Amino acid sequence: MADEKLTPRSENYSEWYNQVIQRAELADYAPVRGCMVVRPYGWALWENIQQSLDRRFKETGHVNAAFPMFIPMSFLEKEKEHVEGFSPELAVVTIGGGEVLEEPLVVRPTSETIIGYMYSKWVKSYRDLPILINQWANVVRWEMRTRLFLRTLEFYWQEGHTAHATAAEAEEETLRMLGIYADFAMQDAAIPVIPGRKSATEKFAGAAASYTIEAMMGDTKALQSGTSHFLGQNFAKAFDIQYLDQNNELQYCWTTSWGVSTRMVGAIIMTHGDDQGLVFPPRLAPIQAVIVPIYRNEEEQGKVMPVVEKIRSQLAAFRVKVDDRTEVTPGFKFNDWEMRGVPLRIEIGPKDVEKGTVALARRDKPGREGKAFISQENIVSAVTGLLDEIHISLYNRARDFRDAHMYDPKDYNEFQEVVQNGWAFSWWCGSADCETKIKEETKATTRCIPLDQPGGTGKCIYCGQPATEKTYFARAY
RNA sequence: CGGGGCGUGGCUCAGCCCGGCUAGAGCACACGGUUCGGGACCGUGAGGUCGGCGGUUCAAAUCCGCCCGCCCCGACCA
Repeated sequence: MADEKLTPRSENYSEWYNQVIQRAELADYAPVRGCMVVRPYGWALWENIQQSLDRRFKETGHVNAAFPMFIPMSFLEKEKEHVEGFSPELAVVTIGGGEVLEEPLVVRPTSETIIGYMYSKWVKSYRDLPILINQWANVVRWEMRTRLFLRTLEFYWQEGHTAHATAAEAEEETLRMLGIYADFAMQDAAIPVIPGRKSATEKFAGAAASYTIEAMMGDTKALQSGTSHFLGQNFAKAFDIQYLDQNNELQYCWTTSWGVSTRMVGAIIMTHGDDQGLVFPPRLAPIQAVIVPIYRNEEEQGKVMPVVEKIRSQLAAFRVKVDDRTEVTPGFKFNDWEMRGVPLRIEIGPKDVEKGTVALARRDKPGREGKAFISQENIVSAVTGLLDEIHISLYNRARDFRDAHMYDPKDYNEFQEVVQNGWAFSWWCGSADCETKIKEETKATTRCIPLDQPGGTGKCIYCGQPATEKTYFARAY
């Protein structure tokens, strides 16, 4: 049950974030530091995210499987960069069944190694390729500083792992999945994202190249919302994933991996939320429309409820909830469901019964502006149309916000200023040195080198050396 | 791991500096009644080893020591 006002976003963004998650019952803190309990309402959102992504994976030929959570420590050590990147944040099991284990088991931080091991057993011939497997799983990374959904010790995600005969095929797969993530973000989550390549320092430990979709949150900070990695032959060589080609010659595979996590829930909260609470994108919202019946006595209740039932059954194609609680007032329910981000509210009271109407209120527009009375006969088309409209308006609002905080600073002085409350899109020479200094001096990191380049050349925003690509810089989560 | 804050009914906190009878408030919860188209109200009630351990004292939520935990801000990260 919600109590009174949230901390406004403008006053304290992270406080707002924590409060809205707990009050809307998306998640709660677990008894273990850095761990969260995903509550039913939060999990329902995640399930819708899962379905949207899973459908796209299946459409592109992928199949699901499940690999073990425990990975022999020695597996991690087979890929040098990989183990260096992950060792600081590993959880390791050293005792099992009361006995000290001969070899410690790592709780998977990601599954490239164990899947690589299995692929080496499964792949013999070019005829076995490609392998296109995804798994929905939990993983553990022992983070210092945690935030609900954004960074927890344990999180849920999907990780796709594919093996291919050629580099070109694997690169194509990497970009195909990046495209699927971008499509999902825009079409279902109503989040505008920028697809691009990660810099060498930001890329996945063990990858040849990493790609990302980057989104701007409501406080202008960037959130990496999905990643897709071209792993080259790094893991194929470490795990001996080889096949015989048409010429009977032994070749190493080319592999990829790609993932989206429960962090996406954080992205949705921070992209669309407002001072009233959550605003869920209609295509992912666990409840797309809530019906609030309004009556003062049993007589009115007797007239209102049949209409509520009628409307509910007409809207069977949507995720609809009837809030029939008697212990709280309609006014309370309005605020409660707004806080929980439900895109549409349908009010049905005695006056509506009389006139054959319902009141329809949209979450993305506050107060009277978003409220309209429509005929009961038109309810299905009205809801269908409004949900689409809300999706579009949420997307546009987020895109406009992002564009309003996007800068192309003329020099480094201006750069330092704009990244305090926005992103900079600047030429960068590509040297890790400039990247590090910029980070030290401004806290802004390279977010991605967008696939979509303006063309031409320029001078590095930091050192002035010739640069061939423009890069997004921002403070990030 | 550094800096800051905090542990008192389910939640938010007061009380602690300056020890003293039975530990308080608001919200939430239960019951009854009046309410109900933008966060209702009245009444009654239930609920607490004051984070843990040890010490000082006639007496500790309060003073002292140690430990544990959480949140926030930084260095690392889906």
